[in-house]
Amino acid sequence: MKKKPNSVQNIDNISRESERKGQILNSAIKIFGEKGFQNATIAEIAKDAGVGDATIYEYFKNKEDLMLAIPVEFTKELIPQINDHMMGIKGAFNKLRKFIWWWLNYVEKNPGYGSIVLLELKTSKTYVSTEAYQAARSFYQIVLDIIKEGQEEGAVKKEINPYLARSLCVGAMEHIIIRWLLKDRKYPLIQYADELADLLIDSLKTRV
Amino acid sequence: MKKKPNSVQNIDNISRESERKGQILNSAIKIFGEKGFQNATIAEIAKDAGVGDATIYEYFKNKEDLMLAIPVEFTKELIPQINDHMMGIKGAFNKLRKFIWWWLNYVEKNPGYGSIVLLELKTSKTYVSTEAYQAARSFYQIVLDIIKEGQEEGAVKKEINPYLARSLCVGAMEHIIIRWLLKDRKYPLIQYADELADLLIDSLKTRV
DNA sequence: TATGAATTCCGAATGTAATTCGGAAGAAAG
DNA sequence: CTTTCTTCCGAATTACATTCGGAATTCATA
Repeated sequence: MKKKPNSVQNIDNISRESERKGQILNSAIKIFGEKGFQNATIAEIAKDAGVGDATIYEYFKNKEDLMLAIPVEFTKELIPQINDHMMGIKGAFNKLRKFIWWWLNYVEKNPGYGSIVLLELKTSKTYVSTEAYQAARSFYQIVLDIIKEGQEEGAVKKEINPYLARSLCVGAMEHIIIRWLLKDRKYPLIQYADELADLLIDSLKTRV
Repeated sequence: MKKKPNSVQNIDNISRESERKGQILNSAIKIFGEKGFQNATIAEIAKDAGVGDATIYEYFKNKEDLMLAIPVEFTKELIPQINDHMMGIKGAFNKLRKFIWWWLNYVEKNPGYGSIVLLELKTSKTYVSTEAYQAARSFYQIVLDIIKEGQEEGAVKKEINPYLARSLCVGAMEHIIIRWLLKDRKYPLIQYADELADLLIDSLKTRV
């Protein structure tokens, strides 16, 4: 709850309550991402973070709460980042293409985060009532906004239910990412970005 | 490995090595489906199946192996069932529509099975190297075959990569099912079937 | 700068649940 | 009716998550 008032703790890119909490979260994302929730142990995360096992429980209610804290912290950062990348791009389809590219690229660079968000999180029994769920929601809200914008500017078919269209886009992206996470991870994930964007854009496009 | 040679053990619809194994699997699907892998306990499954805890380990290597056995047994059954429903339907798009309807309907009637296959399974570290993964693959192979058939008969755009098209269809279906599993489950899942089918068909359709 | 009061930290104890052990109970064969 | 093989399971054992109690550190104040 309290920051170091004196020391040089000026920049910490991900806003955090304390350094300790940050250390633990970083180790958690690493270990959970590598081994999955089930096979990761608190002892291992504590060791990696350089703290005692019990210390983790000073900051997080339990193991599940620790996992759920990851998307809350990180997704908060993601939304400004993607919005930043979106700046200056005109037209719903160009934005959608950028979103796909950006998201695939992000997961490719942060596969641990991807595994947690796309594979592990949803098995938490309380997931829908957590902040983590809200964070995921607001992230995918961006896609919904793009689709609605596209309908206003006439590029996207008016008769499409925008929520269903979002499911189409998000579902396809997630499916491709999950396959990549589960399997190889050898070749670049973004190699799918363009072809997927073409297909989705063609699906939504108003016909002349 | 050995069947009761005398008793009335005549019909067991799902081919099984023994009644015991079947009892355990049925309880496992029930308990895992309700509580998730994490929160289900072996003791609870054993009790529900009317066997001792240790007996489970006579039939399955461990808790994870028990979960992985579920899709192997059940998906084997699903493929003939869906093929049966597909009989007499002409045209790729009619088949696709039927597949979507059938799959949503099946999950709605068997949400426990759905949770296991769509939410829990993928977190198993060894998933891709299991029979369960192969079973899921051959199930979704049906969609791929429909798409290829559609391309041959000229209904589906030739220039689409059929594997990507499958990702689109499967991803959208899974996304909608997962939302339903995580949230309400109150209203019928199949209410989405028609609209989703329309959208997917329109996405794949050859333009005149 | 010293002192009491918080706060942070963690080693060791506790509790829960997965897994293994060792042998009982039942069937098959002679 | 004994031997052998299989099935079954109660009672340990083990692996972790979580809690406890107090040590170490920091803070506020005089």
